Amino acid sequence: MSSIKYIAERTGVSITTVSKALNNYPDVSEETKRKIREVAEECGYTPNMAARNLALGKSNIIGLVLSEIRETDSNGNIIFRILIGAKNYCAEKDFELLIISTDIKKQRSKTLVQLCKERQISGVIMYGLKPGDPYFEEITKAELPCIAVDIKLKGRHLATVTTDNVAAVKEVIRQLHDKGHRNIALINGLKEVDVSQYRELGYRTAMQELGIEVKDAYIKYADYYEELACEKTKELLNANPEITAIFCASDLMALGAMRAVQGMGKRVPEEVALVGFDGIQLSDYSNPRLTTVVQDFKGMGRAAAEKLIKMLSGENVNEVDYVPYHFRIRESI
Amino acid sequence: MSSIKYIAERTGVSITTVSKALNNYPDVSEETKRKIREVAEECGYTPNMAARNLALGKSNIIGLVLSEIRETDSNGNIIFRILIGAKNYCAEKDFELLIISTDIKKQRSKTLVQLCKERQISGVIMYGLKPGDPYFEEITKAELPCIAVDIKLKGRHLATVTTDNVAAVKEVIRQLHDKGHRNIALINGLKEVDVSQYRELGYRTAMQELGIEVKDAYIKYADYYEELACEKTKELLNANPEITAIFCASDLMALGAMRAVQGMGKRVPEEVALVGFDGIQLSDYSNPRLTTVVQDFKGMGRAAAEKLIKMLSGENVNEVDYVPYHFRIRESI
DNA sequence: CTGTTAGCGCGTTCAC
DNA sequence: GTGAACGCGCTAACAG
Repeated sequence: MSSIKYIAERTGVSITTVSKALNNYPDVSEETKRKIREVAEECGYTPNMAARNLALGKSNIIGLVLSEIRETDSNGNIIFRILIGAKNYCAEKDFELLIISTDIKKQRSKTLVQLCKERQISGVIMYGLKPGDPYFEEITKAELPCIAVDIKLKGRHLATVTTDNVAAVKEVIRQLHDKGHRNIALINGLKEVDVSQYRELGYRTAMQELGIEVKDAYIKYADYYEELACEKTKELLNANPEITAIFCASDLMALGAMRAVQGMGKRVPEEVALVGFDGIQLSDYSNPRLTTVVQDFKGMGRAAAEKLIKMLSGENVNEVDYVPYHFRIRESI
Repeated sequence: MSSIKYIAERTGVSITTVSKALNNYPDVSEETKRKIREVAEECGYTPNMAARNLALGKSNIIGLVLSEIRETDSNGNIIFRILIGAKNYCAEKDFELLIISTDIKKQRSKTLVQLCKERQISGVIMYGLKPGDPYFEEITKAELPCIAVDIKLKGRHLATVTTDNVAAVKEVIRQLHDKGHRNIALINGLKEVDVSQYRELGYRTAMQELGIEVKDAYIKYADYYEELACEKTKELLNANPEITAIFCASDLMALGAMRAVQGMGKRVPEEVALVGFDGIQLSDYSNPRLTTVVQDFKGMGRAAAEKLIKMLSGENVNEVDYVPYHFRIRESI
């Protein structure tokens, strides 16, 4: 009801002038600007985004594309932090953040690009999608600006925000080496996931640099499942009792490993040292508390939003940006 | 670019007819409908929501109003589940869910109603706001349709979705009584919060019904903080060593209490039994695992969205709806 | 059954 | 400095 038209009438000027004044154009006298703003204030005027977006042909909306969310998962915690980071930055820049979850129903009927066009979404942040997911494949071919979190993408309209996984894992392995460990195993996540590959690379590189032979028998994949990590750890320790330290590519897997180790009657860290990755809340509550690489998920969300908004405004952005991590050493090593 | 206008030209009919066909109006011949849909498909046509909303003067957008979010908090987990529940329902009904967080900066400059008008938001779900928060006060006076989660509000455009806290706590106390406990203490959350009051009411009612005198010394407030709960528990047990069971109004406080009990060299549950509330992930990982009232946060989010959308479409809705909880009994009692 | 006209609220030429 | 006129994409009332 309280549109610029209404304000125009009430002020006795034209709609155009009101629009210009409210957008602080230089070609309106200070006097009329003052008057118009005053009246706008009085009326509790609020611009209508839909109309503005329509007129401008664009909008300040970006999307956060998530794969199907298992809300019970501790994964949710990570997603939430990314969400909050991105959301906060958007709020500062007067952007809107819309969650786009690959709902099964919608996936069949609408492509990501369609979804975005409908809602005037000019770019997206992507997290948790894997090669093979329809939206993932689409984004590499489409022209939709996209910042991926933890996935390396190449293309003019694509960029990445991530943790320097290789450096982080190298630091972990070096630390374990410093503590005297030589037989260090790796429980990795899903092989196909980008970050898993980088974490394994960090493991292999560090071992080589330290002059330790990498044994394939020391590497297991538990696909980021706690239960699976528990089983794999038992296999690992039964087959290779000389192992004194295990690096797990996620905290949840490390907790599974801890359960296995303790279940076998061995002590952490005296007999087997454990290190996780992520820095989720649970890592604070295990006994002993978990040594882990703390990722700054909120920072990654923020960085992703920042990067996307820059990209949308035509600025050049780096192909990859690393968000600082923090190696938190505690009682599990 | 591919608007209904374009489709109209390419099909040789008028814009109106295209609009009607695409919206499946009855007064367009099947033949032309078919033709138009075909062309629309070809062009990869996608309706422009902004334009539609503008023309319709309304929109299918609802907001999720949250108080300032401490992303480190396990509170985040709860919020996230509510969010997912609401989001999923919205997706089914072709509604959009927008997060509105009471950012400090925005709070001074814009009222909630303004924020909503700007974005064409027709109603909101509210969680985590307390009496005294500006947005909270505003909602009770404004006319914005609002479903509050865990807060009882009265008004034509207001309704509530919550857990039946009184019933749940009564069940807890009765269970403890069945196990032989008579000296049962309560560590409650922030006194001002609605749910705290209901949980205390449940406690008091159950005790009375069981013929046990309620001692004020047995009731402490730890404001939902883990650390504070730890301290209060120590005070409680030192002053009243006869206490054999403590019900905490949140899992996080129960974990604090557990730390206190175990830190005092007492065993859970043999010497002190503990029960929490919420059913957060951490409750699965404590040792012993926590007995708790599992709230269905996702269900509450979903119920809130459903209720709001019904309200918006003019249906009558109950003043309060209870979402079923589940009393999960484990080793801590 | 189909098309014409008008309008949603706002931004932007281009005259005055 | 100011305003009239037009268009963004779509829907609704009315006329044919």
